Order: sequence, then structure tokens, then C-alpha cells
Amino acid sequence: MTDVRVRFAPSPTGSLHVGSARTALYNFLYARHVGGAMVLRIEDTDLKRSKSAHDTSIINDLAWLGLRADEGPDVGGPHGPYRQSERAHLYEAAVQQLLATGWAYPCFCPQELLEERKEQQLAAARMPKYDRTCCGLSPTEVDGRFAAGEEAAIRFRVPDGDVTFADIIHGPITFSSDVIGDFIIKRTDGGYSYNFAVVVDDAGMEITDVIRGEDHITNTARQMMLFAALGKPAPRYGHHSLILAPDGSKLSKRHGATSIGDFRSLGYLSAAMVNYLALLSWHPSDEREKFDLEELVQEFELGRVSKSPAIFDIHKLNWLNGLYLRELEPATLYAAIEPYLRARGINLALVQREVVAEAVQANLVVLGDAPQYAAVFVDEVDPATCAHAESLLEPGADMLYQLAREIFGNMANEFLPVPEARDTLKRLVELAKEQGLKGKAVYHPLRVALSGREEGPELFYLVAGLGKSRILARLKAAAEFVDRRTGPEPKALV
RNA sequence: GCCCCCAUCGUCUAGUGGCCUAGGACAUCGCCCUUUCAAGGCGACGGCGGGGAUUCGAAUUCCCCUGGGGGCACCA
Repeated sequence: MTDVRVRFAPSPTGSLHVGSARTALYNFLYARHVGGAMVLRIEDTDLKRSKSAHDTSIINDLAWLGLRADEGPDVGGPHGPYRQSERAHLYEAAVQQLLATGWAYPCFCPQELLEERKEQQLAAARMPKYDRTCCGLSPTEVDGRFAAGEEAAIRFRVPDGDVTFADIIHGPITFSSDVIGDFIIKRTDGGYSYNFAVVVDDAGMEITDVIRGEDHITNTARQMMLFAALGKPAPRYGHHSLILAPDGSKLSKRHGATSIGDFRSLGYLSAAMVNYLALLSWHPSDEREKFDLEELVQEFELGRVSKSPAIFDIHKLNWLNGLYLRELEPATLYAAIEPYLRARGINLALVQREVVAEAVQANLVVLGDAPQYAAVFVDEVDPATCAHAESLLEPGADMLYQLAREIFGNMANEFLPVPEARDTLKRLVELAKEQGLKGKAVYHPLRVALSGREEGPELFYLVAGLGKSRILARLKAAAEFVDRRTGPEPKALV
């Protein structure tokens, strides 16, 4: 056990993005690895963009990934509340403290003026920075303007000097405070700014380590100044790289799936997702690639997290997903693909389910692929009119279908268990071979007759999963097709 | 424009001055297995962005350039 406390602090502006998911994962792994705790904090300071529906979807996505926070809005804890929208009193107290200690001051500058000045600075090729117009206002002047009904925001007075911190991932990083203007901590509308709320919360929740994306790296300087002004110890910081799209740009909706929800509904398994996200910039000390959550907790170290940005490559995720998919027991696999089958109108008989699951297993990249492979077990198939009908005409096929109809006609039940299906098929093949047919002349026409396709699961799966009546019907259609084409009446001479 | 971060195969990465003729994985290609498709096995292709400096010796250290990313809000 250690006193390490980390937090994952998403703002509920949508469902969990893969980038945020990875941040959550790294926080979770880091905390668990050292026996610390993770808190979930919802940063809904911007009520306009926040929806409560989103925070439940984020909690669901985290749960799906297996990342349970030790404290949070759903599970409670001693440092709540865990939604920023419910913590206004704490922020206000901190604002009053900074005002009282001279670290903050009211600013009456109207927004339009601020923007104008910013544009001027930009035009003059300087870093935009508040010019401290209101910094030197006397108390009486301030009181006077408030009395006159003027509204003010509250700014933090940033101290001179450099701010340096030892980033856990990057090493030492230094900012000169003169690139940082006095920033707002409380808006005119009464809301509290992000950088400020975060500090009050991290302090209040006794966070020891902040693990977040590189996009926050410049916030760190401001936040550390705030900690110092508030008289609180700053946490350690670690900034991991961002996830980029294959073209090197920021990952966005136009690149396809980007949220955990997207991947989940496409049929990726959470185990694969977690494994992939971990590997995206972390690397174990050996060359293993496959890790479950527990193993990750065991092995994960921030020191082995890469500093460079990582491109999201669907291929590796696909590979991992296939790996996990192929490990599933037939019953589990069936349960996982069932919703996808149902959505495509594929309803399998109880006895078919595990057979079909097993039959399609090796072909799946994602669960959503299941219907296209399972369709052959339920679709109406007429071998005579399928695209590969010509393959039914293999020499000796008429005899083959005859043989097959006899053998399958003797099936005691509609469905045969896989081992028996395998035996029955073997018997058929042997008989056909006795009649002089080569293996290929058996398997190929038989496959087309049974499925109307030239590729698909092993034949014995077809025999087991199709059921007696479909098998017989398709064989009959195939036999009739052969008769029609090679029957007594001579082929058209054309 | 200014500030910060980053830079090894197409992609994720190993590598912390000699163990590197740069290792692994994904992708791609080939072969094998399979009388189908997959899956699986084996193999091939493929990389230290450029220039200086330090050193007996640099992928590894330093500087410059270039490239990429992030930030510069009364957004989070």
C-alpha cells in the first residue's frame, strides 16, 4: 500500500474517446501497480456542453473496460462531491483566499477590449498576454466600480520567475512565467475556470500524481503557481503523448471509430481494446504482446511509456481482437455474437448456436463480422441458381448427390453433434472414393451444393449446423440441376 | 508569431556509448499446412530525418536545421 492517489477527470461532452480511455487506463494501471487509489471526477464546469447522460455513458465505458475507480460520483468516497458542478462552494472559498492574500484581483476589462488587445499583440508578433490593466486598481476604486454595478472577473496574479517541474514521463520541463498572462479563475458569469477548479479539486482530493495527456503540459505551470499561492503541495505530473490518426492529424470522427462506444458496437472485445491501448505507447520489459488487465497492473510502469505521439493503427487492434476472439468457448462466443445475428434477422435454433459460433470463429475480426459468415446456415440457398452453380457439374457429381441424399437421409435427428457430423461426412467421402471420385471432386461440389458458395467453414460444420431438412433440400436442388443440364435430352448444340 | 513537447522499419515499439550486421509485433509479400475461406506455422521485405560537435568508438551525449504535435481563452 502507498498513499498514491490518481484521478481520471473527463469532461462529459460525449462518450469516452479512445484517447481519454488510454489516459484512464494509464492512471488505473499506475495506481494499481503501486497499490494506490484512483478517483473519478466529472469536470462539468461548462454546463452548456455537459450533459448528465454523458457522465453515465463515460462510467459505463470505463466499467466495460474493467476500469473501476475507487472513488467517484457513482461509488462515492470521502473526498466528494465528485462532480465539479457540485463543488462551487469550495472554489469560492479558494477564490476568497486568493483575494485576501493578494494573489488574485478583480478585472473589469470588457471582453471586446480584451480581444482587441489580443489581436494587436498577435499582429505585433507577440505572445498574447493580459496587460494587467486592472492589476493595480486600488481597493477604493474596486469598491467604487462594484458599487456602480460593474461586473468583474477574478484574475490570478502570476508571479515572476520560472516554473520547473519534473515530469514523470518527460523529465524536467521549465516555463518562464513571462509567457503566462494573469489568467482568469472566476468568470464574470460566476463560473470557475478549468485550471482553477482542477487545482482546488486535486488539492482537496489529495491527488498525489496527475497522469494526463500532453495537451495539458502548458497548463501545468499555471496549476503549480496556483498550488503555491493556495499554500498546498503540488502533485507529481506525468504527461503522456497524444493519439494521432493514420495521416498524422488529430484523431477525429472523420477517421472512423474514435470512441469506446464505437468500438464496442463494432464488436471489439474490451480485453483487446485494453491490451491495444496499453501497447500504444507503453512497452513491457520483455517482448510479450498479449496482456490481460491483471498482467498489465503487474507490469505497467510509467517509465516505460514512450514520449512520442502514437498513431492509431486499426490493424494491430484487429489482430489482438482476433486473438481474444479465438480464445472464447463456443457458448461464450455465441452469446457475444447473438445481438449481431439478431440485428440481421438471423435466429438460430438452440442446437445450432454453438456449432455456428465454432464454425465462424476463425474468420472473425470483430463480432460484427459474424452475420456474414453465419448467414449460410439459415439463408434460403438454391444451389442451382447460385453464382457457382457450374461447379455442381463436376464429373460424378450426380452420383455424389445421390449418395449424400441416402446417407444424410438416414440422420436420426434434425441436427447432428459436430463429432457425429464429422463421422457421417467421412463415411460419405469414403463411399464416394470407392466409386472412384477424388477428394476434390467430393468436397468442392458438395460445398457448393450445401452452401451455394465456394468458401466457408469446414464441411462438417455445415453438416452439423445446417440440419437434415436443409441439407436434403439443397442436395435435391443440386441433383435436379445436374439432371437438367446433363439429362437424357441432348445438350443444346448451339 | 511566441512558448512547450517529440523524432528508430508503412504502423506500435526495443535500444540509456562498444553486446547493433539495430531486436520484436502489426501490416504487406512468399512458402507450408488445409482437397475451400479463414485460422495456424515458417520466411522475406523494410528503419536510426539532415548537418555539425564530443569520443578510440555513437541510434544512444550536446548544438543547429528540418519535420510533426500541443498550447497561447471569461473552453475543458
